[in-house]
Amino acid sequence: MAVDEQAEEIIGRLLDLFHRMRDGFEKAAADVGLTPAEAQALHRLDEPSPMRAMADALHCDASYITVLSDRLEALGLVERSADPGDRRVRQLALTREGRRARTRLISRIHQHSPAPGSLDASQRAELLDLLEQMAGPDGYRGFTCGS
Amino acid sequence: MAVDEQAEEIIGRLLDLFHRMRDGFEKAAADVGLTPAEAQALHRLDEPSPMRAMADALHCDASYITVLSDRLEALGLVERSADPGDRRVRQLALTREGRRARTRLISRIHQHSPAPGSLDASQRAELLDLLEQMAGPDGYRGFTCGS
DNA sequence: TATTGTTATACTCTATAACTATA
DNA sequence: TATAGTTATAGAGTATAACAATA
Repeated sequence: MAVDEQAEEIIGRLLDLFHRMRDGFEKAAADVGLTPAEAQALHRLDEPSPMRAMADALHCDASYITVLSDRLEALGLVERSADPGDRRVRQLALTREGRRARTRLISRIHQHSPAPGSLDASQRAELLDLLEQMAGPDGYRGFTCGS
Repeated sequence: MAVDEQAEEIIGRLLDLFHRMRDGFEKAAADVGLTPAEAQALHRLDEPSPMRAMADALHCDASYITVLSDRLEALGLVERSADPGDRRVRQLALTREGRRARTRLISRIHQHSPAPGSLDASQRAELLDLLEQMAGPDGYRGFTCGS
């Protein structure tokens, strides 16, 4: 196989895998009654976070975080609270219900994710090495808007 | 690292990689003056194809193929023609201009894709093996709508 | 003056439903 | 009756611009 062909094949395989991971994520979100974007925000809320930080983490505009927060708040999964240090800032945090939903979401993500399922332990380690080399050591930034 | 942690890390790395691949694909599309969805359709049109087949390939509804085809036709990149064997079918094909655009698009995709750039030949082969095992031998189905 | 968050608005992506023409 | 394609419409995702409160 020529080098270019091989690169094309790798890109194609990754896109295919991506497609299936996204399907899995959408299924996981639907299992918990959320849209993918809502589920991404929920997934990120392991600990409380200012809305601004959420926008940076999800690589999207602050106004969209307002939209998502409104919806998650209406569902009783998150709540906004004032930041004592800076009265402009609003902290987003999970409610008890939100924590339960997040736990279920994560288990569904793992359940639906096709990613490492068919690899044994040493293959997983090998894959992780390769991915780290492709990404650089600081590559993983978590879920992002629109993926 | 625990097995679950490792799986989580792999999923995270893949998501990060996909995020950057999507950015690269969007850049490539923009370089050619297309939206990502239009670029995906163009990419698939290596040879003429009924609109129905395009919808199947891109995993989207037939009506969306009509929308995309309208736009690509307005740009002078594709044309519809009757299928002699079945008068319900319309064949989509690239115009000369469309072929030029597609060639440019593909070179931009390679240029912007972060995927295999930092790996040497044997690492690429290794990666390809792992991806094939994850996907099964028939995994690669090409680009898809919305990724 | 710069920053956080909100509101209103608008654009893109994409699907569903109803339809026409053909098989 | 089933299939290919079109049209109209609507919902989800997301950004931009204008704004209020605070720093």
